[in-house]
Amino acid sequence: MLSSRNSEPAVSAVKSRYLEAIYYMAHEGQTVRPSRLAEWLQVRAPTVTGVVQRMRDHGYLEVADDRSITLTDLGEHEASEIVWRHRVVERWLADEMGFDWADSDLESGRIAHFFSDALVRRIFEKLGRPSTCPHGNEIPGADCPPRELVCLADLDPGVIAPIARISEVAEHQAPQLLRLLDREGLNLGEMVGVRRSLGAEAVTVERGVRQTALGLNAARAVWVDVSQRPRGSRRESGAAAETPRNPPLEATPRS
Amino acid sequence: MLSSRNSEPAVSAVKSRYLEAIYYMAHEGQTVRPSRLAEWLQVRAPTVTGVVQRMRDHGYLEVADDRSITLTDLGEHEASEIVWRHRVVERWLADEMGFDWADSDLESGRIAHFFSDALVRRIFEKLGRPSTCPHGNEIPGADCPPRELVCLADLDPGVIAPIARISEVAEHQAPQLLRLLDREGLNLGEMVGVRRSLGAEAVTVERGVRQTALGLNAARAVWVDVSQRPRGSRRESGAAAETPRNPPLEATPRS
DNA sequence: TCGAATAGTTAGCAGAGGCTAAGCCTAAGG
DNA sequence: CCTTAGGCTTAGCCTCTGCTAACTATTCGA
Repeated sequence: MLSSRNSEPAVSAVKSRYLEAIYYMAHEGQTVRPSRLAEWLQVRAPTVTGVVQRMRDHGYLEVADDRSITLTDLGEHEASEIVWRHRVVERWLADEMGFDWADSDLESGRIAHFFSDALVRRIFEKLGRPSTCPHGNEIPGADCPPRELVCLADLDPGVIAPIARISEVAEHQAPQLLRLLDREGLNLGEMVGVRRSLGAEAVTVERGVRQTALGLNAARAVWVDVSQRPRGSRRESGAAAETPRNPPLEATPRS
Repeated sequence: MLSSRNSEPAVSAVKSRYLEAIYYMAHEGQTVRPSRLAEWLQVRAPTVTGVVQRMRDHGYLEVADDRSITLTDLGEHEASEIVWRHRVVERWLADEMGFDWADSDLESGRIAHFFSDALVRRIFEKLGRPSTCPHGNEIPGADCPPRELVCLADLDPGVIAPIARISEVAEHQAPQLLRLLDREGLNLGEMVGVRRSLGAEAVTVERGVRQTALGLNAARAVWVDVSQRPRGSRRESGAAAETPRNPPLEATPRS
């Protein structure tokens, strides 16, 4: 898109989007495949093949024999820069410009890539060095207070803890999840617990007297911080902290 | 750059830059030629030929027999949208993010094209609907109080008036002009007058006791608002208001 | 075990936006 | 008058990012 005479960013806007998508998926423990990228980026499979080959040639990623894709150190570095931009700008849009979660994310995805480092840094400072994006995902390089995250699908019944994070992957693949959570008042910081029925494909989320049924995929996308649970709440599930093993989700919020 | 499947802006980022450049030049009374565009946009002549042909085919501009370029109604409309974005974002960068004139302009040129209408409108409102960009050029569509602009090259000696506008074209073609003005304290709002020596290629700008020599080209780029001159200051020059007849400038600020 | 669905790649094309080299005017100067 | 310089276009090439069509390979179910 940009000329070779103009100051060209190291990585094009399109490649940035690939790096970002790969980063999110990999950091949620998913195997990154061309088909997933095609779906995420809304392009056809051969387009992905082409871009991925070019990115491999340029040293941003590696393709294993089973076609799974991993970032190289260079790619990981570039990607975390991009994620940093995205989340800082997203935070600005949400906090200062009154955009809701979904719109902040979309808008930031379109514009953040083009912001200079200097501008992103100034926004970051102006916002008081926030540690997460509006839906609780950590901003790379920011000081984040320690958290102990457990997703609702793994949370022990009886434990009450504040909602601390909505998965970036879920947000992208199932934007209606955000609207559902919003409608049900399940915002960041809300204290919730879960109930489970035998063999059910869903969990019941309790917030005070209000109850909401969430499909398993949706329940895997919403994380609470059990280090913030009130005194007297029961111990958290054995499956602690930040190493998910999520299959892809098709977002079945009580459909 | 963007896929045909993704929501594509009507006009690409590159075409936006052409439209913007043409708009600025035309609105300052300059004849728009391929060579000027090539210089402005930092690309080679054949690239301009190609893009201009495509833009003509798409109805954004017309090329006369003498190769001069004019915007169609469609092109003018698109261009003023782009200029609106550019100037609002520029204002935001200067007022809220602490960027100086030159950096605001550069950064806005890179990023403003990608902002959604909704975002630009929110910034515009948040800034209190400013009527001009940081160096005094009007924001299209904003209510601008009436002004009576005369450039320093045409200003009658003895008349004192506040600096109200730095030409966009000058700013782009001679960024060192901005630094000079800044260094000499010749900011927007400063009350200045001029003196002229017989046959000189320069004018002397007086601000209180301080004097600065400006080349004619630079003096054509700085405009004062004679409707704001203090009582007792002499009448303004016969050559009033907003219809300049400037040759291109090579920025000779007392070199 | 066979056939179909799923996942990828290759081949080939298009359009945008860059570039150089070469040629064509026109205007100015020796 | 002829030459040269400047301004543009044409021709032809490149990369990037899309696409479809067609082919391959794998996996899954009947």
